[in-house]
Amino acid sequence: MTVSKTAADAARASRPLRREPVDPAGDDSMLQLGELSGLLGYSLKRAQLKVFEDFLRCVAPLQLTPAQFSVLLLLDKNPGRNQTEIAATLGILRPNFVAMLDALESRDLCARMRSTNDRRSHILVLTDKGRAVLARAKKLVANKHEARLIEVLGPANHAALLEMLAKLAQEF
Amino acid sequence: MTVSKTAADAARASRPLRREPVDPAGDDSMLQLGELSGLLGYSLKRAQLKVFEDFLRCVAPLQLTPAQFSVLLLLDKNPGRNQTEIAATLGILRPNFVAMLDALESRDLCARMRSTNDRRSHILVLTDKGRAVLARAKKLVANKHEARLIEVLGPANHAALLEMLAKLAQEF
DNA sequence: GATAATTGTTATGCGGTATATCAAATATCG
DNA sequence: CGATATTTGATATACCGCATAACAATTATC
Repeated sequence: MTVSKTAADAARASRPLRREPVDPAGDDSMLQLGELSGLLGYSLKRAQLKVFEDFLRCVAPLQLTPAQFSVLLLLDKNPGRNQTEIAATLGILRPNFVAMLDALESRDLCARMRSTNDRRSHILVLTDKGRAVLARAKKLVANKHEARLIEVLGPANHAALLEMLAKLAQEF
Repeated sequence: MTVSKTAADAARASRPLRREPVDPAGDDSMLQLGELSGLLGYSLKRAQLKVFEDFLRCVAPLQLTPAQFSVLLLLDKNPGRNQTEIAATLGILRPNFVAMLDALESRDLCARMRSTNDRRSHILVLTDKGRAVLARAKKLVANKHEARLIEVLGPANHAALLEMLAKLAQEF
């Protein structure tokens, strides 16, 4: 037998030959996830759904979705911007942002003002009510939602998780 | 003045008074994300979209979505199961699983077989073609998709990320 | 054996996302 | 200047993911 090393051989050799985690196979009515539990995208999506669900619960008294909350946050931090700029920053397409703003404006949380410089664009502003709702939402999010996340993960892990997700969202 | 300590006082005191990260404020055309970058759900969703996008690109030659890939994986690991069981494990509602199976079956990747025990249920099986496609998909996912993730994050971080996401997906 | 529960299915609606298109306003360039 | 191109907000539309109600066939329960 020769000593030829194929790519597969090399890969196998370089791997620390870890034992398969054989998912705990509890109940026989519980299916085996197999390599699904190692798929980052799979866990990512499931975690995202859970986190959004908790967000909605925590901020339910104010009737704000995560997307709406992010719009209010952005308007507060970036006064004087128009629809195109806000939408683009959030990864929302302009056509889809129209109905979103309609909903917020109909609740008197923000307003569109025609720009004097460029009469095509609408300058977006938070109303007083919008600022008040945002302030209350921030407290609910911090004290109920994020607090629970930090509790479950631990502060250090929470920070590390945030950093990794930001890296993925950027340079991937 | 008394020495009463409110909950807010305690929280403020226990916090290591960290400096605000003042997002790098580069270009003046770039908007300030503000506390948005600290919102886990926000980064979670953006990262998830990027990861799914990369998955689709890597496995494009086989024309498989993440959801379809997860179904094939589950069928392979759990032979003899019916639609209800597979769908429930993946968090897919039975009505929505029907069209998904139709698509896979029309491509001859899997098949429904009437159970002899319970003639209501359909036992799901991978076809030979389904097994072949799954095998190729696994390689693409491991060598292109997950490999890139591990490269960007580093192996240790990748493992830590996976663990934290799994924890969130479970006990949250 | 009558009633209830389960399985797969269809129909349907809602929200998120994507593209094409339009009128008004502005920018560009000959 | 004036013709053309671009930008902005908006509408219409379509597709996908996700959710509920309802149904026929089959099986379970009592």
